[in-house]
Amino acid sequence: MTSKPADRYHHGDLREALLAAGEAVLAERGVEDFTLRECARRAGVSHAAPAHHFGDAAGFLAELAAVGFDRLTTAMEERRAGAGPEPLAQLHAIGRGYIAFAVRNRALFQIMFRHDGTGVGSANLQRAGGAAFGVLQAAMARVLAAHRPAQAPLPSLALAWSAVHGFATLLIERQLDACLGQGGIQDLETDLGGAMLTLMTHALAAPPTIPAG
Amino acid sequence: MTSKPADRYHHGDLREALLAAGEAVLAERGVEDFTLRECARRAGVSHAAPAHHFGDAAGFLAELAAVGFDRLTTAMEERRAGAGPEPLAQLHAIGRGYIAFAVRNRALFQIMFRHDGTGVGSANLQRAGGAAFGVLQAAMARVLAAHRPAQAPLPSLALAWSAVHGFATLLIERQLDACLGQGGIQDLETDLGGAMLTLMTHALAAPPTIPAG
DNA sequence: GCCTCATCTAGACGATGTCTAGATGATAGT
DNA sequence: ACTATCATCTAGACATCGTCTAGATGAGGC
Repeated sequence: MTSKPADRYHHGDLREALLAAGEAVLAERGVEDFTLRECARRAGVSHAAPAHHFGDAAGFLAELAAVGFDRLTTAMEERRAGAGPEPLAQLHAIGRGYIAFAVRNRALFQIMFRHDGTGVGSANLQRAGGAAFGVLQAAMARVLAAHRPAQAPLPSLALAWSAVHGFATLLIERQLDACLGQGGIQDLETDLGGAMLTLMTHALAAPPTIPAG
Repeated sequence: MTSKPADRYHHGDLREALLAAGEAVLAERGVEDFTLRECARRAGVSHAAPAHHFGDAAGFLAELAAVGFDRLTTAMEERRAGAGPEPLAQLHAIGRGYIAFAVRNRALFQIMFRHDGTGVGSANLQRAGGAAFGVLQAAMARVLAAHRPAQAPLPSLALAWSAVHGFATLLIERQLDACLGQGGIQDLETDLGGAMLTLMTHALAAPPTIPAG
């Protein structure tokens, strides 16, 4: 897939080629069977070549995660742009984009939200993750400004993000198979995901009083 | 930690000893650095011993996940029992138990919801997972019976489970650090998690109409 | 045209998961 | 009590992995 420019000693654009190979390996083999050496093989370079560009495996995965966050940001923005002016509808659309991205990029989605343990990951990952978060945050700000200007944004943001992220996670980990129709994961456009999102967006526009806690 | 009974050739209860060792390794080293050989080392047996009891690494992790689900079920039931008779309060308490379990058993929680790819995992894992799901399902059934008897259970269940699971996941993956107070992950009893759960439980008792979709 | 240095290769090392053959001993049948 | 069976566990080998080191290559600045 990734073009290997003849057999020159210097690749020319090895970094990008490795990222592309990494994404392919991730999609085909999954996170468990992801391998640095396989990525190098696909890019047509030696097994130690990735180390020079990404340090180690964790650094490589961090850059792949950053690519994933950039894609997620784009996907969410596209859905939002096509959802009309109503803030609640835009938030709903963003949720759909988030879930659809997770389903279509399972392994990539998995590494995106995997905390390193070793610090905070690369600066690029932080930038990309922050940008994706910003889309959600801005959409929520518009919803609250239009429907509940007195509501503190953080709990609403936590609920929306958690619900969407949790649904996406449970979906790709096959935990919702028993709850889904026979269509399975594929027909997300009309099924459980939509109903869940509707219930959630409703919650954010309803009064915050609660019977008991 | 796990008692190694002298140096008898037959361990006597190697299966349980390996599970205990596995849980310890998981807690200390995390999922990434989890190793079959290290578990065998801690149990005082040869590196190939686990294979006879669990088949391969995936089988071992599946049994560990089953242990985790049993613990989660217990934790949720305990919280529910101490939350009084109101269904909504019980659901809220179950959510607290779910999140607290994830925080206190990060690595174990991570493998519990990791889909194998190779089939459905062990029968024991399916049993334990089903039992944990049953706690949530029953609590939701009581909430709907008391507050919204006409509401279809699946969307509400999906929202509640997704929100709780998503919040727990984002929390242990350090994605909510920017949203949390200076107390960080530890003070869950009064902070963002509680506010999010309140908003969620409220949504499940409110009318299901929604302005726009 | 030369020199510097980023880029990439080749090989080695320790560690891991899994396979195989064989050692051990608990247990059941007689 | 004796023995055979078979689950249990050991020891070693093998392919593969991530990472380290030394060295080869050649693009670009002077």
